[in-house]
Amino acid sequence: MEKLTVWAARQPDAVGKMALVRGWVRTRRDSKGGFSFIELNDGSCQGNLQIVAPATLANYESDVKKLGPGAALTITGEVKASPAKGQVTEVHASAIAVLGSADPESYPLQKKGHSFEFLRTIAHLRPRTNTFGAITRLRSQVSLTVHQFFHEQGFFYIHTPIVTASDCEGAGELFKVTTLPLEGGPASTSGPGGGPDFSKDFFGKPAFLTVSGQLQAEALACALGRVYTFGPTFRAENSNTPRHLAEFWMIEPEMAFFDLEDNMTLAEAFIKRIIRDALEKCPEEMAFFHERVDPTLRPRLEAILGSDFRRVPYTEAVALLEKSGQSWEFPVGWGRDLQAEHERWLTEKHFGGPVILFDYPRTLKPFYMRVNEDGRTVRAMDVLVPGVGEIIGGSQREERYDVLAERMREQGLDPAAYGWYLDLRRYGTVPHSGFGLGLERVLLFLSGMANIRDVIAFPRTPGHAEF
RNA sequence: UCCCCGAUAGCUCAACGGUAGAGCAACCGGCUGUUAACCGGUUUGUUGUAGGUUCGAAUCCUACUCGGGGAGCCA
Repeated sequence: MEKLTVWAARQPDAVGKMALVRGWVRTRRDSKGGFSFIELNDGSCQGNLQIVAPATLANYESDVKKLGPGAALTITGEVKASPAKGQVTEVHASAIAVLGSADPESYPLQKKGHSFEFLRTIAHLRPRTNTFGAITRLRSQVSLTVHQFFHEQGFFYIHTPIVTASDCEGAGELFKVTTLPLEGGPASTSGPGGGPDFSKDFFGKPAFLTVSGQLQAEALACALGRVYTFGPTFRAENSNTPRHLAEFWMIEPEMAFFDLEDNMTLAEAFIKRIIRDALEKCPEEMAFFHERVDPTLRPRLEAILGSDFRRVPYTEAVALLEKSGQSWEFPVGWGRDLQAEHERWLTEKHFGGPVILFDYPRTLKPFYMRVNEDGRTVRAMDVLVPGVGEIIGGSQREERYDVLAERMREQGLDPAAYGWYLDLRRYGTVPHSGFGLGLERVLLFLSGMANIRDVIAFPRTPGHAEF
């Protein structure tokens, strides 16, 4: 007797084995020919295992005939080649035990499809659906690829803090972290101006959930060469869109001795590797997304694999937009930020493929991006892909102490508050670069799913921290 | 946060000023190596909440709540 996953029992070489399989019922079809068919899924793969349950089972009438979606079973039987189309193997059950029943009157998941909006209200049960099983397995594969890709390139996986006291990057609103009482306690009003007295707080100063591990990653890159973070990130921005989460997972590589061109080359190789691995390692999941979610998915991904990412300076992109003849909702002009409509036009209409825009006006970008020789632009880059828009943002970092301090002042920041960060430029400074990408954005792009709340198991968005 | 759209049976929707219906699910039965099985029958509602207009409101008006799309911010 061998314990087999559904995946293992579906393989042709499982035929002939006596097996023990466990899983949850997807559907049951009865045949008066003297048996029932049960579709069993245990999450190990996209497909179900067909169980043939003969009426001679002792509990056929009492248990098997009552099985509905969601019931958990243990089945012993022989794996045989299936005589019918639809599956290679099937298990002829000699015994079926119900581990946990699921009352069909109240179990919310049915055989038919459900809207994603409805499934979000039962996020604890939606992992049992085809779509969320596929997303979850794909998410796992992408995570594995991230680690493999960077390790093959000599990177070290580092862990930057979740709690940070540096309110520094202007990367959106931060969540406060405090042990001070919300009201009533003396420490909540005894600070300067009648506000909280943070000297009495846990960290002795205001603290927040991180919005990026970049600054700390720079410190480690300036010692270990190539590093990357991959962890949760928090934004308290009141963004209600299908592309934003309050808690998401971000991947941030940071490389010493990389200039912006090296950075672009790495970003392009990284994106392509993620696509290639998804297609090779998750073929059933990707086929499912192509068939059920987005019929343009496969050609779009394959086109990206086969293309060279166009590298276009911001200044040139603005000129293209200005003479495009399009009517824009938002104005186009040098010094203005590119809007989503502009980015989409560039990557989808004009170039028809991935585009890396770079050298943006210094006024549009944060203090840490390296100022170009022209003095007007900085070494920033955004990778745009069809269907999604911006998927990666990165830059070469400003390694010159004086320029960096000046840029801080220019943006209203006090260099004294960034002593440790400036130290990286004071002692042994080197050119370095990095970028960031959100895991959930990557999953949207890979799966063709439309809403970011459907590519993470338990999404956190404004007003929502259920489950 | 702003602009649109929506909320009716467990799910997806119809009824568009005259008193709520279909498909699916569920339940009962039939049939079949079936595979989103099929065929017949049965059950299911404070029409999101609170007000208002009206002889009469699911339907019109107001507010709120929730959901979706777009925008901003961004990853």
